Amino acid sequence: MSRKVFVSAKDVAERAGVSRSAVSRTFTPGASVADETRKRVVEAAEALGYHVNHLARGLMRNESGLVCLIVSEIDTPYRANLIRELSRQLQNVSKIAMLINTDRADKNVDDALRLAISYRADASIVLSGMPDKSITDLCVKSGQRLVLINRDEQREGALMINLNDRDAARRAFIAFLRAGCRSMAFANSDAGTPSLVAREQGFCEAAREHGVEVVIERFGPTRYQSGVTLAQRLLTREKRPDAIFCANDLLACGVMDTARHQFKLSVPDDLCVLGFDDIEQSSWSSYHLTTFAQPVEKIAQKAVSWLAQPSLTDDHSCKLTAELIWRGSVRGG
Amino acid sequence: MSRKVFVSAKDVAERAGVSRSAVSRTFTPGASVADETRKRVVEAAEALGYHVNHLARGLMRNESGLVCLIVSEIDTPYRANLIRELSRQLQNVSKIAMLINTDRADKNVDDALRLAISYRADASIVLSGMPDKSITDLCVKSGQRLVLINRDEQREGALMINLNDRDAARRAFIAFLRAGCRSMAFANSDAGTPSLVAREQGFCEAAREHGVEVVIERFGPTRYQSGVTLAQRLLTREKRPDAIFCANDLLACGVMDTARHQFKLSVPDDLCVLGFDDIEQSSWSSYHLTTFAQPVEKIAQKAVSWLAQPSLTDDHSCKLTAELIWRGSVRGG
DNA sequence: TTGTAAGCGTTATCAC
DNA sequence: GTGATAACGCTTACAA
Repeated sequence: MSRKVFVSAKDVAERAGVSRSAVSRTFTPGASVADETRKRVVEAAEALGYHVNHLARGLMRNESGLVCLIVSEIDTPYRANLIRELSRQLQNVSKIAMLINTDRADKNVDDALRLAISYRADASIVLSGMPDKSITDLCVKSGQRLVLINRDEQREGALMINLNDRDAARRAFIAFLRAGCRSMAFANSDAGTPSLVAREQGFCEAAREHGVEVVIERFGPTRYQSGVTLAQRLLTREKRPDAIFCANDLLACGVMDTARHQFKLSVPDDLCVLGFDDIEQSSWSSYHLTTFAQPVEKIAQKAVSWLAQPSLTDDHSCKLTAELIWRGSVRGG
Repeated sequence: MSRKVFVSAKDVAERAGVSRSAVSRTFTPGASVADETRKRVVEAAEALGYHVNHLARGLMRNESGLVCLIVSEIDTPYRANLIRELSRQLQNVSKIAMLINTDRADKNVDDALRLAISYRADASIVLSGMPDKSITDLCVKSGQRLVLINRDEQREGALMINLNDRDAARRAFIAFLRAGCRSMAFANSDAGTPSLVAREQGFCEAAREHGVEVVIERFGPTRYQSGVTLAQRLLTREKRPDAIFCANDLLACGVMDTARHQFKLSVPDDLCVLGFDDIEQSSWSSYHLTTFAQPVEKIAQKAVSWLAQPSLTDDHSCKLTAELIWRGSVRGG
C-alpha cells in the first residue's frame, strides 16, 4: 500500500520556484505575500493537487479544527436532527465534526473523550451519557472546550445547555386538565436520563399540587416499541387513563398507534396524548401529535458560538425553553 | 485562550526518568519495552493525563485514522441509520468518522473531498451527491481510499457499493400484478439520484414488458411532504391508480397518510403501496408498509472491511440485494 | 516581501 | 531494551 503520495508544500515551492514559507503564507489568510508570488504558488499548487496538511497545521497552531460529537442512538429522529444542525453550523465556523458513537455502553463516553483529547479536538459536545468528572476535568485542563447538552449535571468549565423540562411538564399537566382529563398517566422509558427524569418529576409535581393522582409506567429504551408496551400496560389497567404524557415523541407514537389500532380508542376523544421533542413524524397526519419542540437550531447555535469564541465568558450555563406545539392529540388548545 | 496545555511525551519521559522513545514505544502496540520501564511510563502518563497526539502520529505514520463521511440530509431515517452503522463499524477497526454535511449544494461534495484530503483522511465514504472525476482521481492518486454508496457512476480505483434497484423494482411490479392491480403509478421525488432513477426505470421497464401502462409523477425532495403532494396529484387523476410504487419509504408514508386521511381510501383494499429502504417507521402499525430493505449493516461491513484491508484487491464493485419485506400495504404476499 | 531556521509531538532507524 | 537523531509537513520569528 503506497501511501506517501500526498503532495507537500515543498513540492509546490520547488515547482513555483519560491521558498516553502512563501507557499505557507499563500495559504494563510491575512499573510503578506506579493500578488505575483501568490499567483505562481496557486498555479503550482493546482497543477500538483496540493492541499494544506491540516494535521501538521494543527500541530503547529495547537488548533486542530476538529470538534468531537459524542452521541449514542444516532438514528433516533431528534438526535439525527441535532447532529445535522451541529455539523452544519460547525462547518460555518470552519470546524469539522468527528462523530463518536457510544451505543455500546455509557463507559464509552469516557473513552470517547479520551479519543477527543488524542485527536486534540478543539472541543467536545456530549449528547449522550455522562462523562466522569475526572475526565471532564482533564479536558478542561487540556484547554479543550466542553459542551454538555441536556446532561443536567454540573461540570466545572463546561458549557451546559439545558431545557426547562420541568416547566414544560407542568404545562403538559395543565393542558390535560383543561382538556377535561382526570385520569392521567406518565409513560417513560427506563433510560433514566436527566431530561426524562425531569419531565416525569415536573408532571407528577404539578399533579400533586392539584391533588390529582398520576400513574407512572416505565419500560425499555426510549423508542417506539417501548411506547407500544407502555400503552398495553396502561390501557389494560382497571381504571383506564384518559391522558398520557409521554417522555418523548417516539414513545408517544407507539402509544398512539397502540391505543388506536389495538384498543380501538380515538385520540383525542377517548385519550389525550402529549409528547416531547417535536420530531418530524409528530407532524405526519397519522399522528398530529401535540408536543414540546426542542429548539434544535438554537441549541446548536449556543453550542457552536460558545466553542468558537476566542475567550471564554463567565456564564457557562444556558437554559432554553421548549415551546408547546398544538396539534390534534389533545382536546382544546 | 491558553491552549498549549496538552501534556507531551517529553513531559512523561522526564517524570518517568526515561527517554522520549521509551514513552513512544510504550504506547506502540507490539514494540519491545521492558516491563519495569513500561510500568514507570504508564504511571507517569496517568499521573500527568498524557494521551498520544494522534495528529503528530498521523503525520509520521502517514495514516490519520480519520475516515470522512460525506452526506446530506443526515436526519433522514435511512441515512441516519447508515451513519450509525458506519460509525460503529469504523470504531471497531480503530478508525474514526469525520462527518461532512453537504446539505447546501452538490458542489459541496467536491469541497468535502478536498477537506478530506486536507485532513489526510485514510478514506472517504460518499453517501450523497456525485463528486467530479478530477477530484476523485486526486483522492485515489493521493492514496486515499474512496467508497461510493449507491452512486452508480464508475470511478477508477474506488469501491462502488450498489443495490439491485432495477431488479427490485421489477419485483415490485410483479407483486402489484399478483395483487390484482391494473392501474399503476410510480411516485418519485425530483432529486434524480442514480438509485431513484434506477427504481423508476426498472418498474416502468417491467410494466412495458407486460403491456401495462404506468403513470409517473415526480415532485420535490425525497421526503414525506413530497409524498403528500404526489398522492394528491395521483389520486385526483381521472383514472385513479390502484397501486403506487414509491421511490422510498418516506414518500410512501406521505402517500399512505394522504390516501387514507384525505381521500378516505383503504390500504391495501383500495390502494396498494410499496416503498423502499425499510426505515423504522415502515414497521409502525400506522403504516405496516411492504417495502424493500436496504441491507444497511452489510453495506457498512463491505465499506469498512474494504477500506481497512492493507492491500487492495482487484474487484472494486459490489452489488447487494434489497430484500422484499412483506407487510400489510400490498394485498396477497 | 522574502528566505532561513527553529520548533510542534510523533515515530523509525540505528548504534549501543 | 534503550537512547540519540532524523524525519514528517507545517507555521512563524527573525533577518535580509
